[in-house]
Amino acid sequence: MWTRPPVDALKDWTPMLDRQVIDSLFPADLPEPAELEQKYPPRQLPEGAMVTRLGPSPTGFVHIGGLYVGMINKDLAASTGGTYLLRIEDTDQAREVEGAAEQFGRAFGYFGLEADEPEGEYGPYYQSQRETLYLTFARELLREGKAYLCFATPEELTDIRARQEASKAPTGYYGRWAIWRNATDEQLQTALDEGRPYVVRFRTPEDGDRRVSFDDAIRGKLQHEANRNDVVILKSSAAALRLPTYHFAHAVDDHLMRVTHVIRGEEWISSVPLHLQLFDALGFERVTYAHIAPLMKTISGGKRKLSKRKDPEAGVDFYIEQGFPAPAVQYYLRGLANGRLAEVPLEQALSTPLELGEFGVAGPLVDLVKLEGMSADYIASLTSPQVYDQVLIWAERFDPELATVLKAEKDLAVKAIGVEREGVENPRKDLRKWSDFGPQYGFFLPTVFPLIAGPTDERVTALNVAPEVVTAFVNTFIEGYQHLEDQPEWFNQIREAAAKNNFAPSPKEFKKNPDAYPGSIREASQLIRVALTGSTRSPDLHAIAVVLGQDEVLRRLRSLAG
RNA sequence: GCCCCCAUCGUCUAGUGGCCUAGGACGCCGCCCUCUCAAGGCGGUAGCACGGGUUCAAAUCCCGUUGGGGGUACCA
Repeated sequence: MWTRPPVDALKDWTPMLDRQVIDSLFPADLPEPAELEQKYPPRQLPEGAMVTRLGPSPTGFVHIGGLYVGMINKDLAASTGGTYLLRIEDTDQAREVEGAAEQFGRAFGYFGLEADEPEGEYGPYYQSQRETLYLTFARELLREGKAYLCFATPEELTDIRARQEASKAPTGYYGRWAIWRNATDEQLQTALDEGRPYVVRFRTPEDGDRRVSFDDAIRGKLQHEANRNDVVILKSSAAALRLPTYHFAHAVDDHLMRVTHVIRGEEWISSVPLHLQLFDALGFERVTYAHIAPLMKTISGGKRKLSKRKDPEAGVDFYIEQGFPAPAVQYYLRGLANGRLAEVPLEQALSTPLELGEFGVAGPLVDLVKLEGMSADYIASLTSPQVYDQVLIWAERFDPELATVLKAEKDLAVKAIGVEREGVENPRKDLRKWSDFGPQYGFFLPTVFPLIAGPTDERVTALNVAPEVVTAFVNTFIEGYQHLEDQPEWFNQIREAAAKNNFAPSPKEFKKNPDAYPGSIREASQLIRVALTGSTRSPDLHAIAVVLGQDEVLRRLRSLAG
């Protein structure tokens, strides 16, 4: 039975409830901390192994920054022989969104960020299922007087804040503003008897330093004002589930899961002093912190953090929908984390372990142009069948019509993708993402290609060649057409047909004397190009003709002739 | 308001007091090649945010200013 301390110890006296009263606030079968320490023992891991984690919130939106931090965590764990965990931080029931779990699965799966121990012994991995754990340690802190019950209402809290702002005092629940910190047993018991809802607050040590310094694995020594706030560690007793705040969950979870390195966004730096106090109060061994610079976006006149609401590229779904290959995105992100890797070939960049000490400390800009370039390089390194497979996978989800055609015309599609890709030294880089396939290669597929509707089709008239000349030229070409194997010989047919129809032999010649010709070999070639592809921009004409086959080539040419 | 983080070409960066007249990559611009585009080859543009110190010497160290980012919640 607890008794009041003698008078001379009063200045050290911490008001707290009788242990029995405290325990009655919690389930009777709650384990003791020691039992949990045993249940979740230190991991047996090689020297230097890092146990890391990502703690996403199920808000129905996976931020690219989350992917970035997750990738870093996973890489560090993997390269040191440690373990990477995924812990769903669902302690905010208000923000939770239906279907968020599948969203995670898709997003993290696409980029290979699955947890190393999805069903491991250190679970559960959803914070909403870890209530017992938080309660155990909250009760312990309460018993030791390191935490206390706070019955302040939201209105009182708002009022306190308003008064602090008015008097220019720092906002927060501390000192004379911490109205329940030194409440007497009687006050506490009365509130309890009245059934008023309460939260559990951390009793911030009074004897602590005014400033604290700590080591950050990326930034080195950091200094910060010590935390003075009696922050909430357990949310309202009125809720069905007694959930912890992020701070308390961080301490309890990362300790019990035996996480060694907490690698998270820079926005957490300000909370480290609190986290250190919490770890110390709980008697936990401190973890190593590393704070990652946030991903930014350029705006006119500066840069800002990527915003979920304003920037489509802030969400991971954007990259999946556009069809950016995962390795390309990983390559890009790794280059951002560690500039050295941005200048090294993809394969090497993906296999070189990240080093915390080499991380940049300034927030990098997400540069879509650069990503697209890297992605094009990556796709150019694949074989045609590989590209086909990936495009098909993408299309099945985002363009079912295209997927159907691709499946029906597999051989044609693979050959089309192979144009200027297979058997050449520098493969085309016209595919930056899977969604580029339709616009770039769709014309190869007869069922998709809209034929040119005669010489007055607007795709033709843009070339400024008189319709009757177009028809005459194309007919000449058709008449003598031979489906030749040899590229120069095949192309000569265009030259000859052009010459017969009085086209200038070179653009230069045409420019010198524009009234003497209907166009030059350039315009003539473009007519054939438009007939075959519908566009003035395409891969090599002969290569296209070979893939299309003689019949299809002639069909398209005839359609242009009108 | 208070506290914290950050600052080299447009972007990612190299740079740890003299090797810096600041290097590379991407982008951009130009030229070449050429039947278009893509690719490729060659060349070019462009930066130490500002102001004070310290020092024989500063992009590099210190202070300040400015700018950007973050925190200051029963959000994470």
